[in-house]
Amino acid sequence: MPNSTIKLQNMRMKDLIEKELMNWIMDGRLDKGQRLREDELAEIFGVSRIPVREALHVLELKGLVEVTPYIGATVRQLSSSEVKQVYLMRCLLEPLAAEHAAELITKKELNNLKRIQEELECLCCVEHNPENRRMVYDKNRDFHMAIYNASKMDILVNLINNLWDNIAFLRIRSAYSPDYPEMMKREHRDYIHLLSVHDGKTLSKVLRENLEQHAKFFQVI
Amino acid sequence: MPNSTIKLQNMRMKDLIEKELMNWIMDGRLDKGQRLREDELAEIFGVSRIPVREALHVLELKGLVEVTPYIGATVRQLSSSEVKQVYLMRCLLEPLAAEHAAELITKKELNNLKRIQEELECLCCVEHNPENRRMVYDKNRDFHMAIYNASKMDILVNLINNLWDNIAFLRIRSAYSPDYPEMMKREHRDYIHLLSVHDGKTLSKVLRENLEQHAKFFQVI
DNA sequence: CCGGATTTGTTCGTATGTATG
DNA sequence: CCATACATACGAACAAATCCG
Repeated sequence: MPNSTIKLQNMRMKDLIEKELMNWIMDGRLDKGQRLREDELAEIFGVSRIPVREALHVLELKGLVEVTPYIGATVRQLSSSEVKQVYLMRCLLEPLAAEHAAELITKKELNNLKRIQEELECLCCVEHNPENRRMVYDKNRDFHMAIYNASKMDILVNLINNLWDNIAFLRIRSAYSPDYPEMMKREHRDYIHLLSVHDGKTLSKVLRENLEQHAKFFQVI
Repeated sequence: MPNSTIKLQNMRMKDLIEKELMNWIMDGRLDKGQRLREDELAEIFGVSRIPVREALHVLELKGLVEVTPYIGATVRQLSSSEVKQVYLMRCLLEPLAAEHAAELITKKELNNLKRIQEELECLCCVEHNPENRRMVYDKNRDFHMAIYNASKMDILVNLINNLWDNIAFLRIRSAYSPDYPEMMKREHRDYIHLLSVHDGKTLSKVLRENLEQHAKFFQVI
């Protein structure tokens, strides 16, 4: 009898359900305002209501679900004003993490970053279709988080992750411009270069400028 | 039969327990590393484990409690490196909120702010003792949040609130320098003036400088 | 390496609050 | 305004995982 391929140690139903619901929200299977009933989800996942309930409450605190006591839970997606706020925060926080990362990044972390970038470029070579769009999103996110994690500022990185979660639905669904992959590739190679020469000041400046550009793009949608 | 003095509408046990535990952590009744067992707390509060459990999970996401699956929950207090991170984030985020607040603040909100400041100065008149230290903290926090709320940037304000929660234990317990009340009074009057003339740029600059000062103070402790 | 004690994770049943007729 | 329907909030018991001897 073979063992399970996936190590479920310390993985509670609650966590699995949370991740699954997040996927559903991100890829559009659940739309804004969609009602999330505990019973219904419990039946779908084949568990009782409690782990569903806990997952919903976690997602509420993360800003992806709105829970009203005794009424119920609905999918929450940020309004355009709220998305703007998230971008303003990202423009301040991500350059901060990147600046520290440039000081502290190790050879090993830099190599890991280069490996992620190679994988990302592979994904971008093939045509952009809905199937690999999610993979590009995930890999791009890995790339950015690999930079921020090098700052060793765990609290800050955790917060940045939350901000990304909040706008994930937007970034995965919105149409990429045709030159998006090329632009991303150029930006990322800049980041890698600036990190390798430990130029935190320039990195933080470039990153902020790029983020401001991206923010503008999402504002017109 | 008289009605309850406190309106408990939409106030779940979970929320009450969460607030109470936060108070315990803030005023030092619970120390770092203190074990928080669900059934023990359930007995203390006279409820079942479920609301206690949910409160603990909320506090985990807010950064005040550490929960390890199948092991348990302990009180978490930020290390000095983590406190530093929080101050770096506050130095970026609070000036941002304040700048927008200066543009958008209404006469009514400004009057409310002045009223809070009067109450705060009253509290500061009497000698600083442990009993009113907490009240001074709360009122000062009300003052700052009244400013940030005027920005109407709810996501940002919520995040700032979380940051304050994370370092509350430090600010309430640490010794005030004798001239702290006078310094705070001066700073606050500056803020009120700059808000009333809608000078967001200067406000954000002054606020950041003050925050950097405060950060230095807590770093030596 | 294994078994008991302990604590959390989950299930199911009941109570309570909300909204609609 | 009250009754009913519905979904969540809570309580008690069982199952699973961890730790220690």
